[in-house]
Amino acid sequence: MNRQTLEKFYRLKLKKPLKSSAKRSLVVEYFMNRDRHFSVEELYNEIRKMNFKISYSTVYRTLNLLTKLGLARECIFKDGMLRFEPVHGPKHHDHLVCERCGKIIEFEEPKIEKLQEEVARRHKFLVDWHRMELYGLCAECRKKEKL
Amino acid sequence: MNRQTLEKFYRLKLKKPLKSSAKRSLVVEYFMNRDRHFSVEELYNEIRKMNFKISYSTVYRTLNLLTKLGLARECIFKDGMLRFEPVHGPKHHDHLVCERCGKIIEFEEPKIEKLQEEVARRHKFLVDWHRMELYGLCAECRKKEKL
DNA sequence: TAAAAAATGAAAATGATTTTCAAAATCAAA
DNA sequence: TTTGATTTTGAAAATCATTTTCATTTTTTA
Repeated sequence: MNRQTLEKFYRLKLKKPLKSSAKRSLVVEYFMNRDRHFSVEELYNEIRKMNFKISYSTVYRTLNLLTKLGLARECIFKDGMLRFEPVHGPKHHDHLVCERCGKIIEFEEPKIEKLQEEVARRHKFLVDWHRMELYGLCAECRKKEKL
Repeated sequence: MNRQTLEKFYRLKLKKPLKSSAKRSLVVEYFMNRDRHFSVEELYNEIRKMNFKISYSTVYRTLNLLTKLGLARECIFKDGMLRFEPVHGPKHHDHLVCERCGKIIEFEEPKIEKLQEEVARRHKFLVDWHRMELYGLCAECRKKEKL
């Protein structure tokens, strides 16, 4: 998604003008290159490392904007810290989180999604989003555990 | 669980002495009467409403203590705020969260748990805890929506 | 009962996120 | 284009839930 597309999209969705901005484009560009969840700090550091001057305010602001537009999604794990992930179409994935090394593995399990829908129906609940996280030890940390 | 049991348990588990304390017992007592997740503020207010003088520090400290002992469990929903729930044996439940009215409904679905175990096995992952939350509109809010 | 250790509350510290505000950048339109 | 209006920006301040500090009080132990 390029700058013009984003601006058009924004105008349509939020019915407010949006001025073109190099800084925001920078954040959007780096955001688009991500395919997994990331912390704000991670994105901020990545942009900084490339020698672009930018502030946390702008990174937060842009990510919140992308979330309002439905292009990003917040995901808060057990540590309570805000993370974002790009929304690629309707396919949803869940997470395995290693409590020792912090590694996060994504997975999909359509059979679980089916059962979730069933639970929702049972409660007459209309689900628009869900999350599922399994916390424990990853394969590597289990190996180390045994030594 | 009474005061002595808690203290014995604590000594065994954390190998440190624990002095008896009326304030802590108060928090433990009110905690034990809960059977669902609650925010720290809720518990604090409940105790205050009964005309007991207590500080947030003590409430937080006691809940953290109970968590270390495995009697309470933290659960952080999408709003990022810390909540606790009592751990009643090994049975785990998941949540339906209404994004309009904030209501939280608990449910259990053993078939989902089975599938989760399968996913974990596939990734050679050892799960010790999980959470699953479905966000959307509850039955009542859907009705209102339609009016 | 005295000395040692732990618990308490108030206030300060923390740390992630948001807001404020003055200056800079962008846009619209004359 | 220049003007004037509006938006964006970054730095610093504000926020807000949670944790820590520390002086005081309470409990325990000897």
